[in-house]
Amino acid sequence: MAAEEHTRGSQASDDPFAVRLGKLAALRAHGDEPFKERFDRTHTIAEVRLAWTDLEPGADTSDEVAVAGRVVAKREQGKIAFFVVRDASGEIQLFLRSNVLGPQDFARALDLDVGDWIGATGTVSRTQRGELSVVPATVTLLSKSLRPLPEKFHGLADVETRYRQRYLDLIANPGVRHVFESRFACIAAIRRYMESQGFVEVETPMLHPIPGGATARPFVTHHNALDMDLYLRIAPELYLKRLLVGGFERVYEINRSFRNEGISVRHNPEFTMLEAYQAFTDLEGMMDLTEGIVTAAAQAVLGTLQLEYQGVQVDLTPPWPRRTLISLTSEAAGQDVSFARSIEDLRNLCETHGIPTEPNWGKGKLITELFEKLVEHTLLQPTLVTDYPLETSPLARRKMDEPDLTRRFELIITGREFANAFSELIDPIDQRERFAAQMRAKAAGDDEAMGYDEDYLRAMEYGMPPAGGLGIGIDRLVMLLTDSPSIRDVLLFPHLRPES
RNA sequence: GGGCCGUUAGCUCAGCUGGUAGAGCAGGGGACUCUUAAUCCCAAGGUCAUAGGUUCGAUCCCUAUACGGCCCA
Repeated sequence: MAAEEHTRGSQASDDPFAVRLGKLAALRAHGDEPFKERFDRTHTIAEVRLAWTDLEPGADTSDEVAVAGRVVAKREQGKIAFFVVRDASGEIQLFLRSNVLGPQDFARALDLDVGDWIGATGTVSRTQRGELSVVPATVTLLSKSLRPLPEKFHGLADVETRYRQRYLDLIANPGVRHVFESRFACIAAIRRYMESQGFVEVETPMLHPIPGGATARPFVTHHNALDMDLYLRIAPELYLKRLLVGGFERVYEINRSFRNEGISVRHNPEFTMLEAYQAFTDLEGMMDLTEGIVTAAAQAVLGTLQLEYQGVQVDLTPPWPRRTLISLTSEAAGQDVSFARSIEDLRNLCETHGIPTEPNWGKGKLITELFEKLVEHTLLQPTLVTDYPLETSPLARRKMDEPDLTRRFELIITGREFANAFSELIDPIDQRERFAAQMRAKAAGDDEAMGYDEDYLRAMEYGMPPAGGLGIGIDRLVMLLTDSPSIRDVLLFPHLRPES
C-alpha cells in the first residue's frame, strides 16, 4: 500500500489538533471528502441492540446493518480493533477485522480518531466476551473531529467548561443528557395536561413598552425605527389577562421571561415559566390546576410522586396542605404577626431577626419579609401558603373580609417557591389605585415597582371575567424533578460572563 | 455588593518553610486476531490564569485583576 494511503507512521507532530489537520489534508489529497453530506443507516444503535438482543456469545450472523455515530472509544489490537460508536439512542461496539475490511481499509480505519463521526456497514455478531458488535465491511468517515475529547474515565469535571461548552459536557457526561431529556419531557407533559384541560397555548409579546406583571428590574432595549425604549418582558401576565377581556377563557403561555437581577443557584437572567389564566374560577381552582400540572410533570419524568431532592424526601401526593401566611409566620415567630400589630412592632421584629427594613415599607411588606425569613425555608413538603398581604400583591383580588390581604397563594416545596397564583383582580377602579401605589413606591426609590399600564386599565374597563391565574417556575420544577442543586444544571446554556 | 475557596499538559489530578514541575488518560512511534478504563515497550508534551511586588531565586509568600464555585446581602 502506498505510504500516503494512510497517515500512520508519517506524522512528525504530536499536537492532536495538528495531527488531525494532517489527516484531513491527507484525505483531501486523495479526493476523500472528510465532511460528508449524508449517510443512510438501516438501524439506530438501540434498534440493533433490541433486534439482536438474543444473539449468543461468539455467534456471527450474515445480517447486514448500517449504523452511524461518533467514535467514543478506540482499542487497537494488532490486526483487529474495537471502536465504540455512539448515536442518540445508545452505544455499540464495532469489531474491525483486517481480514474482513482488507488491510488497506483496516489501516485507514485506524487513522480515525475518537470524536470522529463515522458510518459503518457490516454484519451483526456477538463477541466471545458477550459484546454485541457490528463487524464492518466498510467504515466511512462522515465528519472529522479536530479537537481531542475530554478524558474518557473522569469525564469533564470543570464546571466552567461544562457550562460554557455544554456540547462537550453532553458528550463526556452521559447523565447530563438525561437531565435535559427530563426537562423537555416535563414541558411536553405540561403541554399535554393543559391541552387536556381545555387550555389554548398562546404567544404574547416579549418586547414590552411598559414592564409589568411582576415586581422586578427589567432589561432595557431600544427600537431604532420607532426610536423608543422597550423592556424585555418580566412576565406575560398583563397580556394574557387582556386575552380574558377579549373572550379567551383558558389560555396559557410557556414563556421565557427576563429579570435584570443577580445570578445565583436559583436565578438566571432569563428563565422559563408557565402562566395560565382561567375564566370563572378562583384561587381554589388554581390550587387544583397546580396540583394537576405538578403531578402530571412528576409522573412523566419520574413515574412517581415520591422523590428525593438533595437528600430530602418529598411526597407530591395531593391534596397539599393549605396554610395562611400569617398563621405560619406567627407560629414561627412565637407571637402574633398580623395587621393587628403596630408598624413599629413589626419593624422591630424584623430587626430582631436580622432583616434590614426600609422606611417606606408598610405592614404588608414587613410581614412578607418575616414569612420569607422565618418560614419559607422550613416548608419542605408541598404547602399552599395563602392570604398574602395586598401591599406585595398588586394584581391579586382583595379579600372581601380582610382588605389588607389578597386571595393569593404560593406553592412552597423544599423551602422554595414553585408557583404563585391568585384570584385575579378584575375591578379596574381598584387596579388603578394599585398601579398608583406602585408609582409611589417607584418614586420612593423601589426600582422593582411595576409600571403604570394605562392600556391594561382600559382593557379592564371593558370588563374582565372572574378568573384565576397561575405562574409556575419551570426551571425550578425541573430542578426538583431531576435532583439538580443549581439552575445552571437545568439550563442548556446558562448565562456566564464572557471569557476574557 | 461582602466573605471564603479555586485556576498546574488537550482532560482528570499531584506538587514537601521558597530551589524554574510529575502521574494517569488522550495524542505520537512500536508490538499484539476477542478487547471493553485493553495490555506491554519507547519518546514527546508546560508563559504553573494575568499583571505587579518581596527574594540571590516564586507554581509556592504578598497585592491587584480576570474567570469560576460556595456562602451571605
